[in-house]
Amino acid sequence: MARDANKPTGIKEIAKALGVSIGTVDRALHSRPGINPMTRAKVLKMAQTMGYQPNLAARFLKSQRQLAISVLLPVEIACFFDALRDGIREAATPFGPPVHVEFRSYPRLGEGDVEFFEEALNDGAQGMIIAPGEPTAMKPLIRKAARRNVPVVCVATDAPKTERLTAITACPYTNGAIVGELLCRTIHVPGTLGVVTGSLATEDHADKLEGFRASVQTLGPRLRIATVIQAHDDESLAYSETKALLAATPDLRGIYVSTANSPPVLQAVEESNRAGSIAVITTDLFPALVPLIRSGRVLATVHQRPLAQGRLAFRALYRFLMEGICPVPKIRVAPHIVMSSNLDLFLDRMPLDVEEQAGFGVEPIWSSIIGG
Amino acid sequence: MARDANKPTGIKEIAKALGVSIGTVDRALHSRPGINPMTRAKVLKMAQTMGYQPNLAARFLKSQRQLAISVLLPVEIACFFDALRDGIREAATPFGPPVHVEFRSYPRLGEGDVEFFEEALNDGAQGMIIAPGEPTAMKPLIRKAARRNVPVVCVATDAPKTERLTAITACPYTNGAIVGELLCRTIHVPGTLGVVTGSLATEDHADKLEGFRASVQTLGPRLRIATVIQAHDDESLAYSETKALLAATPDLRGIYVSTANSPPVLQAVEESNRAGSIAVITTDLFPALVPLIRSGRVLATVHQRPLAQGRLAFRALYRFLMEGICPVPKIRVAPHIVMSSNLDLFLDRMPLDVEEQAGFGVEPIWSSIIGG
DNA sequence: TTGAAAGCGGTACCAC
DNA sequence: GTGGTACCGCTTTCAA
Repeated sequence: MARDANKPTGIKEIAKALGVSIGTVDRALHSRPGINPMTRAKVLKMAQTMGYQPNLAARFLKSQRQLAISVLLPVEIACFFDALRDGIREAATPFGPPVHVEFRSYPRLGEGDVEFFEEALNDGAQGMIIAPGEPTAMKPLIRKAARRNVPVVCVATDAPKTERLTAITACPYTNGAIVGELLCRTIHVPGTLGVVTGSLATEDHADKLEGFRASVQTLGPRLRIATVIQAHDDESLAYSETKALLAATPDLRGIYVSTANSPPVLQAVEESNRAGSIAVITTDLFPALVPLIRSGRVLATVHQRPLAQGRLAFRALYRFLMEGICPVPKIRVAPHIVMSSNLDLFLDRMPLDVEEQAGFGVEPIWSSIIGG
Repeated sequence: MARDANKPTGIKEIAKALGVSIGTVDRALHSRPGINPMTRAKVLKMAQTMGYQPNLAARFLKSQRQLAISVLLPVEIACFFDALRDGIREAATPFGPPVHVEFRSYPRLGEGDVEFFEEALNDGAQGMIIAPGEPTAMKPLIRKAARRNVPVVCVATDAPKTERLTAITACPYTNGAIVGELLCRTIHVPGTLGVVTGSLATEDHADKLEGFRASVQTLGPRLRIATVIQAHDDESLAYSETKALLAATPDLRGIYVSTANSPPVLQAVEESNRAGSIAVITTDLFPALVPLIRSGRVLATVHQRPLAQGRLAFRALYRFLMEGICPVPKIRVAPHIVMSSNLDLFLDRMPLDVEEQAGFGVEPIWSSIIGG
């Protein structure tokens, strides 16, 4: 790794080669006003041929330009959004102080984000990362930011038809589709499938359902999708509706819970004493699910990889702001399928008291494979 | 984001607060020789209380210290190792020129890496990333590097009982275990499972088999594991042995190919006309597999996430060298399960001519679900 | 054992 | 329009 003898060309070398001053070179490179177009062209060409690459360290050092990035995320579903924040932090650390990330948190999706958005904008944020719980409410704000040239990146959920720079999501369609495929492969008897979601008005939830439908249609000719329960993140509603579904559907073979609101659903299934003949696939990974996955009560859960989403969100924003690189309009993260045999690999980042949660009982239900 | 009025404490602030010179502070912070232990302690405490964080930009700017990192990886199985290199590159870019990564490539795992290792070491590499195909051959070299204080990170495969800094792998045990779980969930009739691996002398391959065994034992009481074919990455051997396995095992229901050497196996299965009743799970993702996954001939493939492995390898090495942070002894990446419904999300990084590969025929075999 | 000062490669702001 | 130069925060060297 012989230390490069011919050190990389700097602004100074270009100046010397052209017999001009470094000030002039700087003006040319940054298309600053007050420079003769001829000189400018010459400098640019020379920079090109000499293979000039700016030294980022030096740039940051002098210009003190603190890239101010504001991150607006809810507290709610801490397991998910804490990891998201960690991902952003992790991606930002290498850049050190020149990049300043500020986190603002509001109670839950769609509650109070609007006020914070205004605040961040007025405080001089140069880029933002948000999770637009209610896209319609956010739309005018994103527009406002766009007019001020402040790029906005959406994570976890998108705000379609807005001027957001890009959106990072755990591809909801695929999310639903993979669940459909798993259920179809697992259930070998004719029967009915249930779906518990949040609200079909939310794009993410609707897409998941669509993916699920498509996949079941292709792969599970003997399975039909019954009710779609919209629980609006309400625990008791999810519980009572699942109870009703169980009562009304004797041939229920599988349930897909497409939000993190799965505990009440699992509670209802457990109480029905039909856990052994109903395959449940949930969404997200949090402590309460761990023992249920281990014991087989939950066949699998779809992990939406908040850490990766955070990392990607920051990267997209950074590269746009600093390098002028425009990201693709939608960045999709492949969700992880977590089952009992790979569960342990996902627990590192979880609270340590994970194992102490109640799991309805300890006997595993491995033996009762559906339709076996 | 009110621009911090009280700007972050620098070496200068500490010096002023203590009434010493910045030189002294520098000596203290870097435990350089020639400083009064008392002064040193005072400076350190002050730095602590003032929350000093070094400005990396400035540090690199002056010290011109090019962190020289050498990466030794094979060309073979380009899909995997190219992605691995990309992951390293990607993680290294943010740091710019001060970090110099040099790639050296040799034909295949275990062939020629030793020479390159010596070379890199003599060229002054300050850190290395390797894939030790033959750990025993590598062992003395890793020791030599360790004696020179050059940390070595293993990636893709480990060199156990050596002084390597850490190893990043797609947890082989889990790899096998998840395949076992998927097969047990999918196959609902009694029968036999086959395994095609490389060589059980390779730790990675042995671990995969162990995970697979454990999982089948727990979840598949009616399935037994028959032959374990060691194909040593030889295509024709894999083909002929699979042929023999098929002939000898009329109740064969599933095959687990734990290396990238799956095409000949799939060829043999296809020729037997039993594709519809045998579930095949493969390893890694490459163009030839794509149409086979789409059509259902391959139930799933285990993606070992080379990109993520590369990223993590670089991070571990960087943090050790620059921040003195010692990584955990083994870093495990959760492998991805790729099935037909999430396949598309993994194709971004693949060659574009992916779809043109032969797929034995076009008719999907969705309908023939095993044991349905 | 310590202090002082010269850069590293840019940027920003003078003066011409 | 252009050239000169004082910094940014840290490392390094030399002098005290």
